[in-house]
Amino acid sequence: MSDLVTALRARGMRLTAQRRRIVAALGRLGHATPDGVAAEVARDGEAAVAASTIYRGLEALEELGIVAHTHLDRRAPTYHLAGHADHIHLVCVGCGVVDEVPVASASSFVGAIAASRGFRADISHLAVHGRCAGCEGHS
Amino acid sequence: MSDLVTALRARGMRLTAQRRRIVAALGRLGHATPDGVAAEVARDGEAAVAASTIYRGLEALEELGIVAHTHLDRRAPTYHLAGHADHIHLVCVGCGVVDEVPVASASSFVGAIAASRGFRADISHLAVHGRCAGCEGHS
DNA sequence: TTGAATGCAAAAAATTTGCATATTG
DNA sequence: CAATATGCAAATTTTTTGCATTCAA
Repeated sequence: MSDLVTALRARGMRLTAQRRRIVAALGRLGHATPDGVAAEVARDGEAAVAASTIYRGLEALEELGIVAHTHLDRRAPTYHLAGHADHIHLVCVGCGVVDEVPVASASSFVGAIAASRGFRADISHLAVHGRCAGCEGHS
Repeated sequence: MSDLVTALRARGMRLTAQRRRIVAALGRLGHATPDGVAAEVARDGEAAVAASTIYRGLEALEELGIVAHTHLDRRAPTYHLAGHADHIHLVCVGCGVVDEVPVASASSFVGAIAASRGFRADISHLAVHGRCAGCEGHS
């Protein structure tokens, strides 16, 4: 039985076709806003899924640690599969480009706050803003 | 002449009473959503400021580097004075508590991505999610 | 069977936009 | 004066809610 099913059942939750499609859509997209997920889910052949179901589904899956979200820009939250979150996002405020670096880059930082505050950081969906090499150059 | 005026003028922008009040409100609040800023601005005696002015004002001030924003929760963005941003937020997904640690905690991380990608990270408004000591304990 | 989940449609929030008017520089 | 900002109100966009119905376990 899949991890997804196991995780859901452990909390008395159910694996519905819609939730499966949401997960599949995120797998295909990588990152997406709730709206984007809805659009992708609609493109998989079956009937469209109600917006409220998308929101509730993402929330449920996030609680289970199946998906996570981050804010790449000021507007909508961006969701992705937690398993796919093996990188940190570097968002350039100059040109909007989003680069990625391994989570290991921040291991010392994570270790420091764990030691000083007992805080266990989940940087699997961390977005760091700043300026990329290009934009920093012709600043 | 204040930095605020200088920064604004350098871009042909103007220092209006409303912008001054927005900055003052943020100074009093520390962190606040656009809505929160509007409420605080309204409490300072003068007439209320239109919501659109709050949004446009925050955007303008952010471009100038006077204020910055971060996302403490999934919903609204949280603004603060850039000068007040001398810390990183640790947001507990378990209980919602927001702790702060000095930006120096992440200096090696910042240095690493600067070296490897030439990316100059601005962690003055970084929010790291995870679980605080308390929530991690009785997990 | 039974409670969790969905669809739908309406309600709330949160932002944005157009434009005439007021203000700053 | 000229160009930038504001106020207002309407239009969008995004997210949430209530409830009858469906469906997974």
